[in-house]
Amino acid sequence: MDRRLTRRGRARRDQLVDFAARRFAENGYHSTSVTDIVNGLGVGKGVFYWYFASKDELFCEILADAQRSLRRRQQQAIADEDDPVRRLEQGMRASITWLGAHPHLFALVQLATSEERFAGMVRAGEDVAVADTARHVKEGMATGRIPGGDPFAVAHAVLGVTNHLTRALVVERGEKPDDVADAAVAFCLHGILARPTTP
Amino acid sequence: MDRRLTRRGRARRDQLVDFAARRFAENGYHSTSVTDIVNGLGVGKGVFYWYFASKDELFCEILADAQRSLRRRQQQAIADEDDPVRRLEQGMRASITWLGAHPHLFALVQLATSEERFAGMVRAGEDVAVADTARHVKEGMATGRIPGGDPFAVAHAVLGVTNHLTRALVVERGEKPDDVADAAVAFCLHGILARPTTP
Amino acid sequence: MDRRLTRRGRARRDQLVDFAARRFAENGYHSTSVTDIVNGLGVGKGVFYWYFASKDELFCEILADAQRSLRRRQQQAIADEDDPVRRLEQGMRASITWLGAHPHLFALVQLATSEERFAGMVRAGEDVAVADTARHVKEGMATGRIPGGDPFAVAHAVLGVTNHLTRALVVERGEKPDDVADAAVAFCLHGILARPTTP
Amino acid sequence: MDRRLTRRGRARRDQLVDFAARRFAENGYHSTSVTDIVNGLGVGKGVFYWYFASKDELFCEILADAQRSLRRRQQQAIADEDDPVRRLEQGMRASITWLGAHPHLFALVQLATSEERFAGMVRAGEDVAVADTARHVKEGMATGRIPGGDPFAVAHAVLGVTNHLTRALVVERGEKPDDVADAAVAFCLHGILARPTTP
DNA sequence: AATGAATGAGCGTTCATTCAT
DNA sequence: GATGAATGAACGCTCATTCAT
Repeated sequence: MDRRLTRRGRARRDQLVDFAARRFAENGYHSTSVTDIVNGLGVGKGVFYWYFASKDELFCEILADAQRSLRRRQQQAIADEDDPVRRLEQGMRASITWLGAHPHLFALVQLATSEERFAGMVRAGEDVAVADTARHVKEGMATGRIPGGDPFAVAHAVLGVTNHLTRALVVERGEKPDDVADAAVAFCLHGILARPTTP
Repeated sequence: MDRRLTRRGRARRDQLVDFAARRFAENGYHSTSVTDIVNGLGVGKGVFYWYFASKDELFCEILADAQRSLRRRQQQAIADEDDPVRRLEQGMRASITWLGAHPHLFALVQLATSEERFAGMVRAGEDVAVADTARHVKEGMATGRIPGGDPFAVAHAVLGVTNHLTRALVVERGEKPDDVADAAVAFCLHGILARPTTP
Repeated sequence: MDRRLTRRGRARRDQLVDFAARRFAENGYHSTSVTDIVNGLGVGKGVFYWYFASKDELFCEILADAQRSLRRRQQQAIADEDDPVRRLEQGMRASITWLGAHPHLFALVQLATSEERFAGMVRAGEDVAVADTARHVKEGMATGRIPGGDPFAVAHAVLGVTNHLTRALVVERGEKPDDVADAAVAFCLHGILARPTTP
Repeated sequence: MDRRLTRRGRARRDQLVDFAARRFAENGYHSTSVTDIVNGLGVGKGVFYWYFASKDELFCEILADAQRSLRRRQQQAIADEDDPVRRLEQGMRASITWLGAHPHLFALVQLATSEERFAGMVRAGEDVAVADTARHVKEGMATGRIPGGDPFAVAHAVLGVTNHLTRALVVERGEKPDDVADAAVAFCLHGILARPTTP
């Protein structure tokens, strides 16, 4: 569905994308009908299909946009950083901040995970995130900062902490992203246990 | 929908629960119709509504069963353990093992998370799990084994690691639960960084 | 869509087939909606899809039934006949009578011809009719009653005359099938021209 | 929808007519959307409705053009012919040649036959063709070349043979129009049976 | 306890047509 | 003359639920 759009057309399309993204995040994919979307915007049903080939396609586009946008933010955050552990940390902070700022897109990804149709996209996006993270872990291992082990397992663990804390504390309990990021980073770097005090 | 059931009735009911749980996990809630379920078992539609008031109710029951079952397993695993850090560890191991052994129930929980109707139940179950975990963390803090901080944040982080590693490594990549549990425990206890070697 | 049907179910199904066949014949395939059909019978929409997998499938079934029924009639009509020319004639008479008695099924075939989806079925049915007819022609040629030539072309010509006269004279102008059959047979056997009178 | 058209306008209009005629013939009336037509030509939707009041109107125009064109061809073919039987023959040959040369317009007529909206036009055109043919038959009867009978029935039979053989042999099996015309003429003039040889 | 049959609101999608620019 | 945008009724089809037997 590639169409030469006028300015007005582009505006309408963006309107649809934004509105639909919010509805999907709030009500889920199935419970958000195309009728809901167009009624919500006060336009005819044909408008939807003028801009999108299907409800599926729209959802995929929103999802892909969100994934792209988050990754771009992460990469900006670590661009000037040499130290792999600092890159890991900055990546986590960037993720938590972005996800906290776009809770509905975060919700969308959760949603997509459990919808066979979209699970592939999510998995692919996650693979990219894991690869990004694992790269830093490997570098840290190379310099001895991080002890040996499976860098992918570690990367997954970091992702698990980041996502879970963001959802539970930032999105659901409204805590401040920076504080949550501090906790997440501390947990990932040192774990639970007290460091044995060097005498 | 509480019915005095004959032995045969109970068997039928269990059959429905098991079959539906698998279908839900494989195809999702919406893509599994009541028709699918009864056809899959070769029975008439009336059977379904004889035992369950609605599709919703059945799903809730499956979900509640799964949550109960997992929690029971966790509590068995830590029953004989005094040390809070060991209890934390044993709880994680029990979870990973159980989730790895019942991947379809794990999938069901993911599913429920993103379905407004069931999200409440999932959240409630998660709250219980967090409280369970946080109790050990608090004890660890009391004894000084774990440095101060927000025990709930720590508990959420532990949950995030446990769930994410189980899904990514055990369910999706078929790694052995015990190995994954080792990695998860190590990550949670010590984090990423090498311990400064005491001279 | 094969279902174990009760007596009531079979009755309902037949009702749908009959009603739909008439509607299709009168209004065409596209102009007859599933809604029209179920409303016409005063039943809910689900009833239609309980008995048929799709509108397409129903149409195909009606078409196939009609083709089968006509052919059966033709074969009964020639069963006791040895002379190939008489078989040709009886076949034509049987067709004209049957088509005149079931004008709506005749219309359905015309309809299907120009609907890409069904054209294949019609063509296949026609091929059978041509083969049936050509067999008699070939026998007639073997015995010298019919001069040499392409038996298939002749068979097609016979079909063309039969169908066209039935539609134009019997269906559209209400002439008696027997009279039309006489004219059709005469035309096919002797053509237009007067036989040169043997002195 | 009568518009004073510039030269460019006339060209555009013809382009639409030609393109639409082919699409209709290939895909059918319903399966050819106005959108298909304008997209196929790379123009906007407005263009269509600038030249035609509706999709219906365009189809009717194409149909009328085809009917006119075929009839003109037939009349040219018999203009110089006095003998009614020869006129009959030449008319058939002209029809078969023209229909073979414009198979898509032939298809269009078949199409229109089974679409209530257009059936009237087709019937009217057929009535003209029958009248044309019947006139020759009547003259043949007057001169005794053709034995008495219903000239309309004969005319319909001739039409049936012509159309059916053209479709089955020329259009569908690619045989040469001249050969098919020979077969059609022979069949119509002499029928199937061998002439009794005059001793 | 269980069946086959029925309901009907709702879904995603299409498309002839109109309109503002 | 021509465009892209918009309309909205209608379509084929699904499905949770109910009902008569």
